[in-house]
Amino acid sequence: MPQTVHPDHKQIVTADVVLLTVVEGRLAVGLLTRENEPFAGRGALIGGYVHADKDRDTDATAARVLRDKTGLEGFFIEQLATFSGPKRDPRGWSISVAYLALTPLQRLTNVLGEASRVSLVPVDQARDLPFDHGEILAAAVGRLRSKGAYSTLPARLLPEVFTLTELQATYQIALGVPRIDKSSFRRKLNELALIEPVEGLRAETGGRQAQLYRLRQEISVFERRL
Amino acid sequence: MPQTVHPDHKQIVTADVVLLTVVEGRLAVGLLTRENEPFAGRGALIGGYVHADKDRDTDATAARVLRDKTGLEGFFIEQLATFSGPKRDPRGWSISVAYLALTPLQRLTNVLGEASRVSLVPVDQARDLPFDHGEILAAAVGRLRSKGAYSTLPARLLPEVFTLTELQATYQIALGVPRIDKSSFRRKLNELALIEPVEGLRAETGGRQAQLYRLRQEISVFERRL
DNA sequence: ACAAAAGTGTTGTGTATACACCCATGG
DNA sequence: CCATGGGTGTATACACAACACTTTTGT
Repeated sequence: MPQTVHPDHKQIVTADVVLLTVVEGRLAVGLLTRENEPFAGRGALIGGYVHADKDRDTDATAARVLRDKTGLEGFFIEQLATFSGPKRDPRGWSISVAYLALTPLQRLTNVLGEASRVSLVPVDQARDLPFDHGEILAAAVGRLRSKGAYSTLPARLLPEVFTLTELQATYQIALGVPRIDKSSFRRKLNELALIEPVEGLRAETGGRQAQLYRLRQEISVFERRL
Repeated sequence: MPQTVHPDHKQIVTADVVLLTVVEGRLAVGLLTRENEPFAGRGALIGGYVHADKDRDTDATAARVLRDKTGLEGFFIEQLATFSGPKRDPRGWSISVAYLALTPLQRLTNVLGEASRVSLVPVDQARDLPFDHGEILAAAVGRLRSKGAYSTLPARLLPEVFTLTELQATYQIALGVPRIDKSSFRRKLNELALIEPVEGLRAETGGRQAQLYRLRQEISVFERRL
């Protein structure tokens, strides 16, 4: 905490959100085409200045920025890390609090038309991002991979109600593993009481209809890995 | 990232370090007696303003602040989280990047005299800290507890060379568990190749002399828990 | 009846915990 | 030779991954 007089440098303080979802079986990141310099016309993470007068804290900044740019609210979002330095922004020394947000693709369908500035790019194709956004994206994917193994984070990539096969597929995509054993996966979900069945079945294509489930808690972290 | 014009609010940007060590078998935090208002005379986390002209990034701020206030360098340090809001500092809206630092007590002995402003307080007695430092301290202890279970973080509370009994005791303190099984603990250290013996033995009190060891890597993170 | 997808059971392999025991050293 | 702490072995229970098998639905 400050011991000396407040220095009169004007600092650039921003929040940047890595919005992740699943598109055609692959993890994808929401990018916003920049209107202003620097890097006008390029796709960048969804971010904006912290407004000390409006924002309760940087968490509120992140939520506000997401709302302003997508028109949607209620995303799952958590703080990731803070990035800073003189070179990450060509305008000078800057500091950015980065956030990880997850959403089902279904929520975004209205936002993705031709007119929209939001685009979804598979994370392994999102190279050469402006600023240090490549580094921030890598941190976000790393967080999802590591924390996803012992939490219900990946379920936030699905709608509230889902089948167990969908959930397993989502875990495989989020964690980047080729195959999770069906039987083990289900047994652990039950033992840890992570899910509960809801009324209704669903058949994706021909075949037996699947039971629908939802999470019992918004988010759970546990000891064992899935 | 910024889409609009840079707002002309002047933001208070600081770094705060939670310096942890072990004193008489308990986890303790290094506090600095504040010289200036607000909260002059009270013990607070070790922190200071980010200097955009001097600091490469906030990591450098944290390292510089630790060096300035303790006279020592080379601490283990990692970013924890960022805290912000209008009320955490009575002077107005502020943002602070918090860091976790670990050190063996031995390194601090010269810094702890009567003349020094640094004091070590057991973490469970450090109540009513100024600003939101209580919350930051809790986050730091939480990080040590959770990450310590599957990494060599707690070893940073010991000097470079240590006995296995010392290491086990340190893990127990850092993780807040009453008893780790001696045999299991040692077997895992070996299987994961985390440690290597160095020349020399040590006898703490009467009894057999203990082999000395050091870490094979600066810091390791692994799958299994200890 | 067959294909496709949902859902369950079983078995071997490995990892963890508890506990018992042996070893070296100082008084 | 006994107390103290260092160091090792083993048995039991538990968790995990692999795989085989049964059930339900659409065509």
